[in-house]
Amino acid sequence: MQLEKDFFKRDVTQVARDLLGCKLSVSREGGVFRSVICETEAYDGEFDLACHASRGKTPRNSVMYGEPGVWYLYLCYGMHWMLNVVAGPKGYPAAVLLRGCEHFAGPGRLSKGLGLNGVFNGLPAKRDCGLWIESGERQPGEIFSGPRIGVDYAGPEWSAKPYRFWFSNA
DNA sequence: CATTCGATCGGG
DNA sequence: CCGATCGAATGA
Repeated sequence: MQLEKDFFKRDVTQVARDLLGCKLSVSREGGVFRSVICETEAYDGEFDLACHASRGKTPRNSVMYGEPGVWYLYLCYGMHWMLNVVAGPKGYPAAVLLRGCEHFAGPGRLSKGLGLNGVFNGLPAKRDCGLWIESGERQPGEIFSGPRIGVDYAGPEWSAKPYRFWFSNA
């Protein structure tokens, strides 16, 4: 089952949590490649100093202000594409970073492995666009949370927030 | 216009 | 620990 807009139109930390166990799906050469999402991070609004929207709306982060369920990709460190999905109601800038899937460890490896780049930025996470997310099963009691990675610049309060979620399948 | 600095990764 | 690598953001 493809996840619909209402799934993403909720509190971003809840969305980040519920994405664990879901399947990131890419259509390629007539077939579909699926990978279970096992690590995510939430970026929650303009007051979140780790969020790109913390300094207001800019050309880069504008898709975060739009409809939920839309891909937000940007280039980081000049070489890695970060794959995010917009969450929360329209007008509220929030997104979930997909940090890891069963086949790929790390957000940069994930995008590279799937051949993703900026052309997906702003496209809806729908099957028609070739990149979407399907619901999946999850084992109860296997979810963990902790601080986000690489956001020390956000200051002690916001870098310490337990906005990173992962689960153990093994 | 110049400079800084990343939501990273791999190599030494 | 450090370098790669480049566009966005900031400040002069």
